[in-house]
Amino acid sequence: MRGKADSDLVRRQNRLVVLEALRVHGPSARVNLGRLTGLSPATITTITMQLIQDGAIAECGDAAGTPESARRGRPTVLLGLKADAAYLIAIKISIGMVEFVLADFSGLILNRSHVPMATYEMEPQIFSKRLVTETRIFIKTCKINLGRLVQINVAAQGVTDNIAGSIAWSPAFKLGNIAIIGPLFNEFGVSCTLANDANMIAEGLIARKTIEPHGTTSCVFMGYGIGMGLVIDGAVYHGSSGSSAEFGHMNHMPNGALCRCGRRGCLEAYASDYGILRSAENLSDDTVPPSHAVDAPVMAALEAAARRGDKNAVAAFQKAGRAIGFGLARMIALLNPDRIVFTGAGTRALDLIEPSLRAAIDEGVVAALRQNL
Amino acid sequence: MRGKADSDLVRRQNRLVVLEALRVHGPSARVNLGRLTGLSPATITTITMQLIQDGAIAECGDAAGTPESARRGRPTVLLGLKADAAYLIAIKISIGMVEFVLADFSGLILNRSHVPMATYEMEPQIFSKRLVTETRIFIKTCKINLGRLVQINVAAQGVTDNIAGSIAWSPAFKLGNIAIIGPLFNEFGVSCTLANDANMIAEGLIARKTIEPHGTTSCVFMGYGIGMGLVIDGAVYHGSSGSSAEFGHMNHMPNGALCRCGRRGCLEAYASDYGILRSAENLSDDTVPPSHAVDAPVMAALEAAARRGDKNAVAAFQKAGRAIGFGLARMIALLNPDRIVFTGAGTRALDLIEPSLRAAIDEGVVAALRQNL
DNA sequence: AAAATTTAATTTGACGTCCAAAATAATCTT
DNA sequence: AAGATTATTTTGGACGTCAAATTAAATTTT
Repeated sequence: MRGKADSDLVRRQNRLVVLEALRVHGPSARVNLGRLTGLSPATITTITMQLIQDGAIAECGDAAGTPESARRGRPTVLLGLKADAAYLIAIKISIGMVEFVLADFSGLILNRSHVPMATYEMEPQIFSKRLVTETRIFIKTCKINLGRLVQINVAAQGVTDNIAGSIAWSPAFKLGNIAIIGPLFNEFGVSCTLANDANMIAEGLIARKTIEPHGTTSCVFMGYGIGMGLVIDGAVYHGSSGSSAEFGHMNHMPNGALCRCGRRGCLEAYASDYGILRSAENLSDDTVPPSHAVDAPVMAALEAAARRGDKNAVAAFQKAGRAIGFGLARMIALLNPDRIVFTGAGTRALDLIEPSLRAAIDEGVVAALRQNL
Repeated sequence: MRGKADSDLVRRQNRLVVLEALRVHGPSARVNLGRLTGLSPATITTITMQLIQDGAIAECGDAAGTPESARRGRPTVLLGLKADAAYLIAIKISIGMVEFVLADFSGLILNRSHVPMATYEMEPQIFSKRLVTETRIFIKTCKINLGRLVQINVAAQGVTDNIAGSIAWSPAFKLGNIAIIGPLFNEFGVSCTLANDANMIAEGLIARKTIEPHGTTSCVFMGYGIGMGLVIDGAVYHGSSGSSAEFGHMNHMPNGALCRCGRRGCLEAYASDYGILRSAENLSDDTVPPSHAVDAPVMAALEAAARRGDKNAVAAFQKAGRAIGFGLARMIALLNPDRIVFTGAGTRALDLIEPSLRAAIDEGVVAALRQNL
């Protein structure tokens, strides 16, 4: 139960609804905003007047692309989000690389930067400092009004801890507990967030409308690791620490194959690049995984071998499919989702994986629970 | 993003807030409602006046229990939910038994009825008809104004299907696909819901405030089966078909022990009453589980034996703990919950189960993911 | 016993939001 | 140039909340 409502709440809510409509639909005329939001023309006039005054939106020329047929009467005036109303920086931390992106209020990406960095060997404190420095450098190259920077969002491989604002454990680092939020906030004084990278992929798929906003969607990321984003009623589920759906490190077999995280039996140890490669090469399950990602050509060669019928390669992909299938079966039993979406480089081998994956789901979960899946 | 807001929404919301405050806090004076809801005294007067006129609430005498110290000034007038404003029937379907409860608008339970019934052998259509008949009989014994009946809520063991409004599979029935919502709605014409029983236990714990309304709580039910209710931000998560968190039939071991549901390796096959009993008696994992619940004295004897140090009994409980522990480890990896709550008759043996359960969680999930658990 | 005090509840007047309907604006059609 | 058409703004009214003033009903003080 949310709290009480008053006219202030009404105003905030309806302004948000209008901004949301502009963000989703792109520049629109006032009449159209009325249709999109369900608000009356009078109200739209009032609200847009205020938003223009606040500098959040602006008129952006007459409707250029209106079809001939509709070119009668007073022409529409398009309104759009004012690009320079606010800026946002997104940072992605993965092994060996930190990436920066600058976006404006209209959602346009203005600038990108890739900074190679030997993350794996770095001390946590050194990395935290370096991250702040690189962010400052990136901002300098952007030449934006720093006062308009409103948010910094960080996505990282591995297990994040929202409460501490740090990366608790990540395959990108030898050591854990790397402070992220604190150093950034102290330096830039704007709202900062930290989240798991797979969750952010799910966020992106929502924005692109690949994921329907109703019900539960499980979005599986296959690649250098195995990740998952859970989307419940249109919002990414983050759990208590921002690292929900650590699908890759969900246990598959008690006391099973050795995983990059040091535990045994994780799904990743069977189904990620290195896991598949390890079984294809008939190496022992105890073989210590490499700290770096497997090169794409190596995986491509393995896929080719499997498609040629190489027994070891075929068996390795089957083993991966079975592991993912049982993982999904367990997820289905818990969450009874409406949809599962597969994404990531690993989906190139989906044809090799799918039969055993489906068989494992059949074997692992009551049919009644996936009637609507 | 919810839709637009207007004064209508404000009114509905604030009326709900007032009713909610009365439901949670019991009868309260108007001043107190103001404090509870954050609404001004003037507004409270307006809202309560309308609610009284609508017959939803009523004045219920002066504050009898006010402490001496506060007995100055104009005395308060208590307002309370009007009991006969609406009635609700709750039905629980389990093996061999259908239970009925009648509650009034104030939340008071007015009537109960237990109807033994040989559910397991019944044909689905026969059961559906019988359910309607028994509901009609129950209502007759209640002597309430049928026009005031607003809802019928059904909880059932097993996998429900909200879209079809039926029980898809349940240990209480030999056959599946038992229509529930349709027949009840056709007969009584009121809103009917169907949900998994473990989810309803979680709902009850929310109402009793055993479960905090923030974050994610996993509520494990241990007994004749193993169930789970997931509470996310104060609301029970139902999944696509109303049967989320089928924890008992989440796979533990691929190709493992035979389960009541006919599959292999379900958690229940290791950790429910019959699973524990089966391992204690050194029966094969292929032994077909009984269709009825294990008698309480039998389980009590087994617990006693384990506490005396009987090796088979101890091992059986340890095996159960390990299975539940790995199940929870997998759940933690997926959902990163804030809390886990254990409930049900099986918790009487928690001392026997806990050590292996904790060990399995340690073994099965990255420590970083349960820092805040 | 009457006046003063205290606390509860209601009434009054103002403010803010939305909406319907009327008015105005800017184009195209005839 | 007048009429038609569509977009936007203006006007007046409805509804909901709130602050402040008023009324109500008790206890305490004089």
